[in-house]
Amino acid sequence: MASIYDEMVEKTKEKIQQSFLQLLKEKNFMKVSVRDITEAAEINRGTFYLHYLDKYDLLDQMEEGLLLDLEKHLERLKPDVLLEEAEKGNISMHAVEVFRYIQMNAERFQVFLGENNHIGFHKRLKQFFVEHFMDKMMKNENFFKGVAVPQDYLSSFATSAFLGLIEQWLENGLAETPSEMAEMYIQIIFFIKNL
Amino acid sequence: MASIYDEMVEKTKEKIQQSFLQLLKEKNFMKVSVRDITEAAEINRGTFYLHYLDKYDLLDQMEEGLLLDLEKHLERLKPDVLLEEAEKGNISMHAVEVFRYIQMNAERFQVFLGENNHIGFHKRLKQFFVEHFMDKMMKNENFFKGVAVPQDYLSSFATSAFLGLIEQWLENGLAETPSEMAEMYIQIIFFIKNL
DNA sequence: CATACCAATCAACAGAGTGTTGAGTGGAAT
DNA sequence: ATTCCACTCAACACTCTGTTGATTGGTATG
Repeated sequence: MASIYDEMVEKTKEKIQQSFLQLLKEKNFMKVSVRDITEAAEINRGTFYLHYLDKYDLLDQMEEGLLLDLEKHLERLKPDVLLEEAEKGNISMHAVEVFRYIQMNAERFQVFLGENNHIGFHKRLKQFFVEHFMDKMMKNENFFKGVAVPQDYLSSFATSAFLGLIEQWLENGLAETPSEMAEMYIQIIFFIKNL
Repeated sequence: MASIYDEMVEKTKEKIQQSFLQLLKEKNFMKVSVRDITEAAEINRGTFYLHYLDKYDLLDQMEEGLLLDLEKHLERLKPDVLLEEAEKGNISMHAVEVFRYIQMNAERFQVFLGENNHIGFHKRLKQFFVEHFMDKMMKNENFFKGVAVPQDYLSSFATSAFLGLIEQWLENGLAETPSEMAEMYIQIIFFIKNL
């Protein structure tokens, strides 16, 4: 039941979010004022406060939305197969889907992970990977047998490395395809194997 | 020629920096005002502006100083041996020195890499590792022969992974010794080799 | 048709922080 | 004795914040 009021609210929120995103491309989150946002969105400043507590709340909701959509995207595309593969330790099929989603939402990822932003999203995304990939793999006893490294360090190492690949990809303006990125990921693992 | 005036300035700057560091433990960089800093440091607000342009400049100078000192620390302890090892691809001796320096300056690293801070220092530290380790290793043709992955991706992957280990260590309150951390680093590489 | 509803607008508010200024204090150097 | 220098202090105009109460103009309901 999307009433005309709901649509009105949605349209206003989208204007706010879009204007905010553009401003974050130009300058630091801390230097973007609510004034700036509402002027760019061509709405009254009071209207902003009808929808968000402050600009932190706005950023938080936008980051949260992006991660929730990523979760849905992954779930939609892996009823069983991908999950089983992941639990066996084959991460590449998941990886390609992550790269694909990031490509589809490159603008937001570039801004949220970029220099003008708060460190919050980096940590959030890392935590997302830990929960969605590492935790599942950790449960597979066979996969991690004989490793003398605590799980939290192993998780942090692996997810940071993966995130490092993503951040470089975004910095390079997504010059590679998602498949190429996943292939590169495998290649690096191979390289380390043959050290 | 450290005149009494230089000492006076140095003492004031230290009071400012120490107060700032304490405040960053409690709250977000964005929510720390110059007022807060000068009140905590028990100096006049005008005095702050005699030394820093604004709080961004203060943070910038503190981060820069930490990285410059890390550079000195590494150079002091490797006239030739470590450098050669690094060029051969043996990163562990460098690693233990990095962990040692971080342990000595844990408070600042925890704050600058923590949630309350800007993403700037994470990127700066990563860039530092790229310049000091990866770039040198990249010059060693033998080490990277037959790798089909672009250098920037390889650098980002490896330095992010290492930084991930550091960040987890800091989050765990530096429960391990620098040597244990370097050993863990080697163990992870071994683990990947045997995948 | 009347009227209740709702998102958005507008102007005004007190409070807080910003960066700058000019005058003044007190110890150190010459 | 006088100049130098870091710092203090009070005041300045300015911007941003979050909130309020009154108002506008479409939309839905009896």
